[in-house]
Amino acid sequence: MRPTLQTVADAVGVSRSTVSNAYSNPDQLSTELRERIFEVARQIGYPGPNPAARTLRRGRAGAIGVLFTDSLPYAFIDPYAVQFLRGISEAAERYDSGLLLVPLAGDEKAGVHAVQNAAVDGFCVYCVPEWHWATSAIRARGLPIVTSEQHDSSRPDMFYVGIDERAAARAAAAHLVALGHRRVALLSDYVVPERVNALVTIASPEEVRYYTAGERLRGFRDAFAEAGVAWADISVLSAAGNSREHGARAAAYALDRADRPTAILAATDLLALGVLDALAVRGLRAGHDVSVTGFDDIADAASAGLTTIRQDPIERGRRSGELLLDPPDDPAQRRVVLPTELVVRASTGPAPRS
Amino acid sequence: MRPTLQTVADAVGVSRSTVSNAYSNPDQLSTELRERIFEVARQIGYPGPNPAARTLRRGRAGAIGVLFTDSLPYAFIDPYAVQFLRGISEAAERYDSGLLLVPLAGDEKAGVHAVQNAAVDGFCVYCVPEWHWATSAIRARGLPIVTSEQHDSSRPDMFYVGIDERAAARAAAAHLVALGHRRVALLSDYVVPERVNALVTIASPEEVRYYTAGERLRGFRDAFAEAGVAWADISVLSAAGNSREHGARAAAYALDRADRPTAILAATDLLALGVLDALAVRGLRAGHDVSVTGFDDIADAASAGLTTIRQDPIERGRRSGELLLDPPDDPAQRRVVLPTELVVRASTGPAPRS
DNA sequence: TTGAAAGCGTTACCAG
DNA sequence: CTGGTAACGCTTTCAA
Repeated sequence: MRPTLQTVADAVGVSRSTVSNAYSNPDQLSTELRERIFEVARQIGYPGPNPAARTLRRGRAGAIGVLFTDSLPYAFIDPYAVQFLRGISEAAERYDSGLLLVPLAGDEKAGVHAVQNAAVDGFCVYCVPEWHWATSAIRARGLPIVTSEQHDSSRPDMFYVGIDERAAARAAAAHLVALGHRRVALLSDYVVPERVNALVTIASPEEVRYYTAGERLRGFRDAFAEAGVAWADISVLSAAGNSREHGARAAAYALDRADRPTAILAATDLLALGVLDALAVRGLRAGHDVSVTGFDDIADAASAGLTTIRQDPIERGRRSGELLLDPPDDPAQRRVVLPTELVVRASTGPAPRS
Repeated sequence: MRPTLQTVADAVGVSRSTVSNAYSNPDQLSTELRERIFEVARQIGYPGPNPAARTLRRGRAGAIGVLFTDSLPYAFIDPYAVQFLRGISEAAERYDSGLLLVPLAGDEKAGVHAVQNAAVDGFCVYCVPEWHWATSAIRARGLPIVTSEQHDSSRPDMFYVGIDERAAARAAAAHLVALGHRRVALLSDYVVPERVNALVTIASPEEVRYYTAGERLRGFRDAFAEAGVAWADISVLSAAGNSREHGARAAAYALDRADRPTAILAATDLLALGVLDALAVRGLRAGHDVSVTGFDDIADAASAGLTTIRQDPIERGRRSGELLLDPPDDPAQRRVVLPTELVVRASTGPAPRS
């Protein structure tokens, strides 16, 4: 039989509570007794308090959950996600907390089960909109959530760490406007419900259901509208997923047309790098024949000479974790908006005169 | 008061077991009753079975633990570690299991506590030697471990997924031997107990306490010994950590000497890339003035033209996860040795005649 | 400083 | 298919 607290207590000749205190409240007993208890525990092979029992009794798990809309491995594929996790892990480590990555794979039923089964004290969600069933599943458990999406800000259990998506996107677009670009294409995933690489028609950015994609499109639109370019005259490309490959494939729908745009604004660096790949294949020069902007400023952006919007995913993760592990009393502090910055590199240049 | 199984049972007018079965053993009751139970649960706001209670009762956590000797954020800094985690996460997702990253930060006491507190069914450890206290802490809990290090193979609770470190390192060294290199330096972290960048003296690779570092040094030695180069004539560089920066700094101790080696063999790609940085700073040409080899074949190795040993971290992670989540009955299958391959690129070339 | 008692919320077993 | 009983292993009053 596996030894328990009781076994140790019996062997030492004290009560359960005393052994429990030895582990969890060292100042409640004499040092000698404590040492004696540990000594006996070692001899018997007692592994220390059972985590599940402890969590059950205490009502605290000592771990924070992390949730991705995409499959779990995506967390380690997208460089932005990796940095975000790195930030969370810094916070977790500081608060002696674990990090539980919860698989949302498969259908809704399996995902809800995964959320319900997670022994955690709260969730950091990544790219999970408020209307997503995962959000409801977490709320049903009464656990706090840190999100970077739009949400009902009156809820005391939802924290926010994000950036001004719209203003940041607008800055990228304004940069291109200043360079004289008027015939442009926007490229993003999650603009339409289907996961396809295609040229799509969207009445307005308002109809995009995903927050981040919608906001960035809105920001792009704002800047061009100000320059007199109507939304209807802007091409929108849908990417089937956030990867270089999808970016390259989706870009083809704009690059191979007669009225090729002079600039392509991508919603992420990964997609933008794909556009650069597509340009290279066609013998087109980035920043010359076609200008390209990204978003995030991941590590590869610099070496690729990509003009982009810089944000700090590590800081974002760190603040998210801190909010969850040490919630400030002041509601105003539960909303963190981080700065962004336009980084101009070689992938953008004056619009070619046609 | 928060609703529990009991609350729901009372409201529906059935027993606890029936409600429990509705969630965990759907085939134990009629579909209508099941639906009715869920309906009532939703109305009451019952969040589903409490994970801690379930784990306690079932004796299964539904998560696997991951442990790094280094700090938690390291998992997201080292590109090899990221890929390894990606592999584990693929396995976890397939088995509907979570992934708990356990912080080993700070001192031994805190680390042991973290291990004891982790609600998991087993551990994948990364760079944790068998003699490390973390190993004992896991064993004390009676949980299975997957390691990639040397270990007591008679233990039924230790699984192994790794590569033939020594043979792989030997292949890299043999390649340099064939190119005529005889005055060489080896570069690795964990060769001495201190975390320093320095030229160190090691009587033989056998005295290196860390398995991976030791094996790779042994492999290097083997190949050069065969070519008549004595261990005493080989410089050993210690890196304070596994990063480009440390690699570059440690390399300085060989590159700035009068009897500069014609080749540097690094124990990881990250260190090797640092060596390339150090060469560039000095105006030396890799593969010409000084040859460099790495180990792992991370993504950046290809673009840097680094000759290296390729191994597949994703596969390694995947197999590790599978072993833990679905242990084969046959003990022979609990030991997986994955293949490696020498990839020759531009960073190695014939030894310059001096 | 110690100990007795009362759960924490669930699931396994077994008889009906 | 249903329901009672008995754990699972611990922490937390509160009184001694």
